[in-house]
Amino acid sequence: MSRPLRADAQRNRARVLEVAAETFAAEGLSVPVHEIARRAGVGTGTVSRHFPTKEALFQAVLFDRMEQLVRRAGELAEREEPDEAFFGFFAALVEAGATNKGLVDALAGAGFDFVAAAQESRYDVMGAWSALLDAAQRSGAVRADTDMADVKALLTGCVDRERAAPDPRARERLLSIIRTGLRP
Amino acid sequence: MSRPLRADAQRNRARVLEVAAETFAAEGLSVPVHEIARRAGVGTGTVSRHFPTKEALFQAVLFDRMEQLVRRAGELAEREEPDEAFFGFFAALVEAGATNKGLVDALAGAGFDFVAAAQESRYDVMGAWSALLDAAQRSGAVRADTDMADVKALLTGCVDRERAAPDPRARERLLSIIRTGLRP
DNA sequence: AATTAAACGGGATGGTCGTCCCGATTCTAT
DNA sequence: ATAGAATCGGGACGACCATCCCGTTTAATT
Repeated sequence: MSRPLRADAQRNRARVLEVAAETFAAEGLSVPVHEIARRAGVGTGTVSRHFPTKEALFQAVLFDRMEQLVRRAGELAEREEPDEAFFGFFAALVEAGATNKGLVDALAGAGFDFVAAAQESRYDVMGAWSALLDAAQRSGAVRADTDMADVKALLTGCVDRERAAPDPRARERLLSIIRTGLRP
Repeated sequence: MSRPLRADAQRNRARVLEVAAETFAAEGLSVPVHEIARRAGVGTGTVSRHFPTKEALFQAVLFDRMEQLVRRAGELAEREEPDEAFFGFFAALVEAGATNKGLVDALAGAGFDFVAAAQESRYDVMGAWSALLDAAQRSGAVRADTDMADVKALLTGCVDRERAAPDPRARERLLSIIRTGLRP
């Protein structure tokens, strides 16, 4: 065990994390680390001390968001009917993807291999969603011959659509197309 | 008008173009120009003389493929029923995307702005497809309240799916989901 | 065969970015 | 208040890559 961080170090770490989250969400993984340091008002050394590599920084940001999503999936699973839970989470993921370019980049594999890192169940978004899909299929709300790969493909499309030109009505329409297509 | 290229220059140009097509298709836009030169067995100077920038090289490769696709759309339009023509072209685009990472990168906007360059009708893949969509909607095969953005989103998903793990049966299944969803 | 202009190769150049390092600074415990 | 250690800032370094340049080679023409 290491001693606690010094007060200023804690402040800086938190600030870097916050700025990194905003920046990755807005501009994706391609933003330079120097730029994040600049926006956070710290030197690049400070960033790289707290987060030895860019991947580590991104992972710290990403896992936070993924944890929230897994929690959301759990809530939906116990509060809603299987049909509502599954498609509700679908919509939540579209939302998350639309407002978080870093997440999309990671999903698209443009950068780091975040999938391997997400073994722990508390970060396993796709695992949680898979459970919702299972329940929806057992309840007869979704055709039985689909799998997560299909569903992920449809999600990818929606996210791209939403990023290109956010439009609530278009989103609803696309979701309704997908709901219809996935029904038995 | 300039005089014709010297014989060796013509050979080299053709060879570079061929190697670039293969390489971009297999590995996407991120492959270095030096690497393409190396594989073609020429110096980097030779590549950059024929194609002043990487974008120019990629565009030369890409437009070739796009022209083929537009021709294909035309054939489908006159030979098939509107329903078959539209979904047949959908399948052709999935196929093209699955075997051509460069095309996908370009569509995803990861690189150059190829859309602006594709004003000429002979390269306007989306325009040609849009005509097929129109016809399919008029014939009642596709619900009337969708547009190219929806359809493009669904395509994006299929292409990603196919690139991740090519599987003819999965492709069929996903296409059938989408067909069902798009019906009125 | 000799001439000359076109084309070639690949090293040089300039720019970007991630990571590391070190002298200067600031916090904390006494 | 002061020593000592933790932390900071931002420049240095190295890797990578697109583009340009120039001495050398080769094709076309007579």
